[in-house]
Amino acid sequence: MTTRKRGATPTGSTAIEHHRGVTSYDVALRAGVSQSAVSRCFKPGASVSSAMRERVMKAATQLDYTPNAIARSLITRRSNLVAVLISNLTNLYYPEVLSELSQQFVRNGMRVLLFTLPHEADVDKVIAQVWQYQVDGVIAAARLTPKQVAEFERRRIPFVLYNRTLGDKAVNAVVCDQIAGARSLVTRLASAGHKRFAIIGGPKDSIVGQERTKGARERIAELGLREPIVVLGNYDYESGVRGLRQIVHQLGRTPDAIICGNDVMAIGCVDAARHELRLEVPAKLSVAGFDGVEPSTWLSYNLTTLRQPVQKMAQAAVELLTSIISDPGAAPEKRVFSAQFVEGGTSRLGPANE
Amino acid sequence: MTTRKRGATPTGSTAIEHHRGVTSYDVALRAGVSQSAVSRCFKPGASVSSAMRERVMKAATQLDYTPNAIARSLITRRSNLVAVLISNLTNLYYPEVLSELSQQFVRNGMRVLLFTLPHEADVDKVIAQVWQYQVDGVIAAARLTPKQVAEFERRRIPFVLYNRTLGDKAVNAVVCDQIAGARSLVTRLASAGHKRFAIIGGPKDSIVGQERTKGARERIAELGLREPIVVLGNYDYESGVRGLRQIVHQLGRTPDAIICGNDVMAIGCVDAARHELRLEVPAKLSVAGFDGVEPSTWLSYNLTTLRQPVQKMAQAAVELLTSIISDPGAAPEKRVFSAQFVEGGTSRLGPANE
DNA sequence: GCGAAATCCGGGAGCGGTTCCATTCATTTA
DNA sequence: TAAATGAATGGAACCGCTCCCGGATTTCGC
Repeated sequence: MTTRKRGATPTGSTAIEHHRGVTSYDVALRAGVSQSAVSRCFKPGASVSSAMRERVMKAATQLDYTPNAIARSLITRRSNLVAVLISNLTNLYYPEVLSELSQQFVRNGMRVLLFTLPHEADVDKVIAQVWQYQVDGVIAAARLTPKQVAEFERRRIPFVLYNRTLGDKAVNAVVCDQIAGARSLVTRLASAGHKRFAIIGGPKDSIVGQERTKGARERIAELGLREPIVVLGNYDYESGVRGLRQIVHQLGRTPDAIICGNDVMAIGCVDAARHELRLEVPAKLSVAGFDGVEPSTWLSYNLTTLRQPVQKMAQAAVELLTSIISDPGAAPEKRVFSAQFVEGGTSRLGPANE
Repeated sequence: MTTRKRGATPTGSTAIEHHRGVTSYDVALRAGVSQSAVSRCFKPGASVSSAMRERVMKAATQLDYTPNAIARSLITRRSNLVAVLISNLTNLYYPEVLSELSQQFVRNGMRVLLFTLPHEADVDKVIAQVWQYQVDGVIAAARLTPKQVAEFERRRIPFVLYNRTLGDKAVNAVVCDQIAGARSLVTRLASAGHKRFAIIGGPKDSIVGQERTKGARERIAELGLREPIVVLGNYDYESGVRGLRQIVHQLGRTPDAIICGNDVMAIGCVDAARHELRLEVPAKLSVAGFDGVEPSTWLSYNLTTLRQPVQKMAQAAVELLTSIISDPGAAPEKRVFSAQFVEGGTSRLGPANE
């Protein structure tokens, strides 16, 4: 449009102002001081007279000034942003983790940039975004390939793996001892007389799932029991339901105990047993899970499970990450937690001492 | 340190380099072009010769260059960041929402800055962070005071309310018609012969909860049924359990049907009925919830509920927000969805037609 | 009372990009 | 063939802030 037609009377409300945000310069102008003085006033511990601070703060509140974190981080090279990578939030366990992480980070003055990595989407492309936003650190609670993790190192971005490791490579990680947990579970079940075990494991690319299965198998073998049937699931309810069907089908009968790769599958398994197969749990079949998510405590289930200390682990992850950020030279550290055994009502158990 | 002591042989590996990220200037140097040319090459649709683009891209990949999104957003005044405010992720409904939102935003080239607002923490302080990071828009799926929402407007930050409104004030919002849902629920239950209703409502400051309760009460009154007992819960399992106890205690008997403010409370209510009171559900007591979260479909519950179209709503919220961002002058829009009735096994129901 | 130290403040150079503008050079048209 | 057109490129001014540095002012010791 080149010419204005009659009637186009420009009024304040008509004109779309670009609404430039108020800057430190505006505040300086109003307070009659230099821009750098304004900047100093917003920096804790700077050398500013109380008179100056007062004037500036007054002008700032009058103008509704808020420092621009983007501009700040450009020059300080600290964005106070951390990326949290999570595979899928529908896992029920991860929202708990995310919630804890988020709160802890906020408490430490950091902001969470959330990256969900859905079903094998183009992870690399998503991860590329992480660099672009100059995050100070990364918490990886998602399934990543070793190559992807190596990329963090190459870029020298502080990162902490949550619930996963890289073989025996030394990296910063917060984990829960899944193997020990799985072993103790088998021990308790075996001492109650269970002989035939079956396992509904996690998906192939889940490290946690592998370890849980591995620990259980090891202990079962040690005890001289028959090698368990193992079927794989996808950590969801349906996998538990289908897992039980498969096991019964393959075995031609029901096993004594089923160890599930997580609680949700265990819940599916219990439900399938009770409602599909009319099998009493735990009278005819014992079921146990992992994680200790909230629904596992519901009265209908009261699941036997190994509860992960989510809060402690999240806290450790945040602590670890912030310490690496402030001291990038430190040697990698792995913090190992142990799961807490929860004696639920879905399994007959032997005594606690091995 | 002014003088170098002997032995301080500076080698590449000894000196801790600040690891300045590689900048567009470095790329320009290597490619033998100007810095602005590099910038142009990374801007889609810019006027660049193919030879230039090739040279620059080669240098860029060699140096592992990634554009700095922080610097970019400083000058473009577009951060491509959206803030998502969520009250608590333990609600089970919200992780689903967040998951959808996150994926949708990523698909639209935006990044999610997550803000969890725990139990009445210092919300204002957290919200202040939203400005600082120059987010392009906000999705508010948290309990906010009208004053806090007004702050968004004053700052001219595009925002969309998720599942909440501001009375009759015109704001951008995506909601689900809770009142209609609650009414239809009562209708169906009443036509199956239920006379005495009770309600376990959401917390006082939950708008969704208020509407659900309101719709139910209205319809109950219209049908000339006795005014229902209403107790309030906190959207968690325990609230459902306690709610049932309270109702039975106050009423001196069990009601015919209990309408719960969300699924998790309904699940708690069902469990309490079955396991504490040994009451058959639905034979002796009908229970219904809201939301249609995943556990409501589990065989042990198979809950009667009003499922919210989370995916559609999230998609609408993202669409709405992006459209406001690109056209801030547009009139506020409210997109209303209706809940889908799920005939579960926790209630005896009448015919579908009113 | 005078010099030194301490304190406080303003000026200005960036941080790493985007984008306007002017310039250059190849191409088209009268 | 000269002028006009257009594409491609480099220069430079920013975006809003931090922080170093030097100057001005005050405080303090002796």
